[in-house]
Amino acid sequence: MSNRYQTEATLGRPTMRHVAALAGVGIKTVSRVMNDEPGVSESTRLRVLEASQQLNYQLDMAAGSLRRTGRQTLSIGLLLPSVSNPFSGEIHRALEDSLAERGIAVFAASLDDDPQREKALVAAFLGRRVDGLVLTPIAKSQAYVIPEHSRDLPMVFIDREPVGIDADAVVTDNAVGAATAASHLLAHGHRKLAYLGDRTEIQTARERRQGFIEELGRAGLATSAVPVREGLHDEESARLAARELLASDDPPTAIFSSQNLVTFGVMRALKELGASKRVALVGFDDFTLADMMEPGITVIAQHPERIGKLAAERLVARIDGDRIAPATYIVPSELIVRGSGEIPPS
Amino acid sequence: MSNRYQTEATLGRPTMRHVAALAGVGIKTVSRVMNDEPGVSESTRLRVLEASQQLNYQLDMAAGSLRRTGRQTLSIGLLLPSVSNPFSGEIHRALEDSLAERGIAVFAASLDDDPQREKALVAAFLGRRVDGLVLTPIAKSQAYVIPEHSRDLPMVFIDREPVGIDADAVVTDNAVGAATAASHLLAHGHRKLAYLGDRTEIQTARERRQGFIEELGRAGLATSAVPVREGLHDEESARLAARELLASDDPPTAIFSSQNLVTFGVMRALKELGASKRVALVGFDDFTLADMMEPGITVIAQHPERIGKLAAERLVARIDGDRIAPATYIVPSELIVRGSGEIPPS
DNA sequence: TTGAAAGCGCTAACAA
DNA sequence: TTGTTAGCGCTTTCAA
Repeated sequence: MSNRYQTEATLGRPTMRHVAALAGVGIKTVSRVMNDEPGVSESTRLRVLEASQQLNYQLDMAAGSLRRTGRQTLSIGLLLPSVSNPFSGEIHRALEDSLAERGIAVFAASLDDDPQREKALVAAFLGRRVDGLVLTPIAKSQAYVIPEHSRDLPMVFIDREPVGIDADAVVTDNAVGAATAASHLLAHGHRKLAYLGDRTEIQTARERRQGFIEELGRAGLATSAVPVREGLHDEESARLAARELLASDDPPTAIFSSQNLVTFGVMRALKELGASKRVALVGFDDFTLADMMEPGITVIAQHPERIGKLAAERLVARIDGDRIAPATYIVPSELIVRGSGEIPPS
Repeated sequence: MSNRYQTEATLGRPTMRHVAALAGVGIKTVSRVMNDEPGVSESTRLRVLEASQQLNYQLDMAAGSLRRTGRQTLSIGLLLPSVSNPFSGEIHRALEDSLAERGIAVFAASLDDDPQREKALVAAFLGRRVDGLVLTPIAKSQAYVIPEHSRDLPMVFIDREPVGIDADAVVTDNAVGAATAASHLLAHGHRKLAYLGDRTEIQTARERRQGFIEELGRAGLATSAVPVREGLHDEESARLAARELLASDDPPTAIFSSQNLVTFGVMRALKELGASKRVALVGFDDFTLADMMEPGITVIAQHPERIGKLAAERLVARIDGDRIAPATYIVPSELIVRGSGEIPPS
């Protein structure tokens, strides 16, 4: 009876059988205790607990979820542009905070603008049987996850809406935010405005450009005459584009930049030309030390922490069986006035 | 014979048995194909592959690792101060890049300076049977992981050395970096220097203070007379401490700040007092836009990407069975000259 | 309140 | 080259 289970000390990780043997109970009783299930007398419970502590026993979640109804692994996959990107970091953090309450752990991975990687990483997550997916889509289409989505794998897209699949999404009001930037600059008297933006393959970049340009049109400006410089994906290309623009015959008196790195490039160009206090600038995306610049940089701030929190809420709702129709949730951006956007036209 | 396995379409996820049934082969043959094992004829392999694609089959890694020798899950746990902290983000990214080559996925979680959380998160990782752990220690002692470490769970500590356990660590040369800051300021003629630092419970903060002060002592300064303000954990407390220091009877002509947020607070105080170009400043940790400040901020830069890469290398070596004695690996910091640290004493 | 037996999806060991 | 059987550590089911 007592040597049903291996009793001697093991080098490997102890299992429930080891604990059961040490406590002198059946394996199912150990399972009940470890999972806080009812139906165990207090004295038995204590004996099991003591044995498990003595052996430093740790429940194997993976083995458990293999048999458990629902088969949840209490882990999700998160796909970000890059875990080293501060915007992504904020989203990640907000998600983590919301999911930690449920004991859900997060696999995080970086896409690096590589559509191939997107599919490979999703496959890697699926192979690990995640309970849900939070994805920043980058590939042309997300139709490849339709099979999983149909099998009810919870899925929330963030930052950009997915293409080719009808699923939940949480995004910033890019066009509205960009239009706010435009009307802010217009209100300060500018009539010669320029747009500097990221690559046009990026949906959010297109939305921001469109929102900006359309607002100028609504104000009666000839939108075809608005200088638009796109395809800027790093600081240096933005710096060069801004310099070129500012050196032209009819330079803009105000610039709107669609993204952090572009904003940095423009700031650098303005500084080099000694024009920081003469040319107005509004950037999309807030950043650390924006208020410490000279002048402070006026921005359209996104709220990554709200995006992350909302995405977590939607995901958890789906995990809990919510079957309402997929929807896109919009997180408003916010104009933060700091000086650079309030410079009048020269 | 043909109805050994369930053949009809299933709503749930398909298993190897479904693929085997569809391809008309045994389950082990499917296993061989999915794992790229030899001993399968090309024609069989193709049939299996086709069946698996048709069913959208995905290997269940967790189930596999339950039985597989070595029982690896191809996932590791990463504990960071916060995933939203840019320094942590860089480390995370470097780790991810190194581990992705091996198909290892990363569970990331944030500590938030909470020693309780450290233990809980490690337990959560262990319950998910990670193949290794990369940890930023924050609790007073890491002796609680000794059982796992003894069972050969690979483990690398980063940023700070662990206490109460002899394990691999990858850290910055904090004292040397701080001493470099001191000698740099001394070389520029300063004799009245001040130290503003983080909470003394943090090992790295203590090392930086010690390195800085000792270097001043080596140069013949009365170290007991050097103003030291510690316990600064955010921008605001640092700003106030700096203001107070600069308003004293005998204000310092140079300041060394031990950490990013402290540096920001000092920068703010200097700006408020119009002293940015009069008082020298060297900060520990590099940050975005440091070169865009007026003057640019001279820093002792850490190399998070190197820390992450080295940690990944050590972890993978341990996973592959490396048994050499645990050691601490030091990543040198680097002085980056930008202007604020080269201001002469007034 | 307790536990024995079956089986989750897979791989190891071995047989054909 | 292929397949069968056992069993990884756990939860479910059901009986005691």
